[in-house]
Amino acid sequence: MGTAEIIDKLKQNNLRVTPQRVAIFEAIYALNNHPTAENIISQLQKNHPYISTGTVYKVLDTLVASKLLIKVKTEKGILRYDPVLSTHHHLYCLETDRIEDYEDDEFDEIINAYFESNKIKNFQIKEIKLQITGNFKTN
Amino acid sequence: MGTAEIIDKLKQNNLRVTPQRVAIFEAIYALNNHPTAENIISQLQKNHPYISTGTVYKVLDTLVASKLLIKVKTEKGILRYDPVLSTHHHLYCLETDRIEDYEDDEFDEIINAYFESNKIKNFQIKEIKLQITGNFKTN
DNA sequence: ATAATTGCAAAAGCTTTGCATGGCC
DNA sequence: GGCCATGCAAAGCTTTTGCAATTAT
Repeated sequence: MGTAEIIDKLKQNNLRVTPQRVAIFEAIYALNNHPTAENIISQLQKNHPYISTGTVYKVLDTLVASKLLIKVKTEKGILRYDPVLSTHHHLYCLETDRIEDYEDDEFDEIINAYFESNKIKNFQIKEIKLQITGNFKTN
Repeated sequence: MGTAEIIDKLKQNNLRVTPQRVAIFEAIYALNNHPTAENIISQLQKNHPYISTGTVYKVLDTLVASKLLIKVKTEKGILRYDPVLSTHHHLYCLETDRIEDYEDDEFDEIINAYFESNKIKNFQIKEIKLQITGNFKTN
């Protein structure tokens, strides 16, 4: 995702293009692994040391509201942000804070078919995500 | 879950039986719907107004560490606690804070069979949970 | 008896807010 | 020009921590 694409995305969503927004977006792509706000702020220190903490949170909220980012739930209660917008699942490491995306269209089809014929009583499903917990193999 | 059962559970896990621990356990069962620490503290006000906030958090940590409770992730970054220990999934309401348990053995078997024959590269699965987001039907 | 738990209050995160300043369209 | 976004610092909320006093075993 290059700068031009980021600018396009902002414009498409009727968001003003500011250097802060572009920089924050770039930082998230550079980090590439579900960064926390804290991670993003550290990353910004490198090239944009003057972006303030409050702005980072405000921009993240804006981007989430415009669905350019997704918030990822964590057990620790710290918010993390994910720029991958297509439906996908997450692999959570039991031992570290690592979180990876997991995409599997075949599996999604199985799930959808299952819930199509096994509707949940009193509940209208909008989206299904897996939290897959375990360990990354190091070899 | 009666008081006697709670006491048993604590003993079985080599935890000392204190009035605070029992009361907190009872509060969680009384609330019955993935309460936050805040919810638990309010509930305790009714019958045990002298249990301090710090103690509640410490007890919750202890119970989670002993696997008598499970932490539930939320998008808002607030921790919630669930006394249901069997493997189960969660239904998240898009519009309110409501979270319900969803158990489905048939579905669990399908998932397990799927990942048995479609192992994830470099990842050892320990547990799979669904986050099902949508709306509760009011009728 | 002794080791663990509680209570209290202070502090530590992380995140939000308000308002004046500055920048985008 | 007008409105929106930013910066800064202060405040908010939830959660954690330290230590002395108390309680369970």
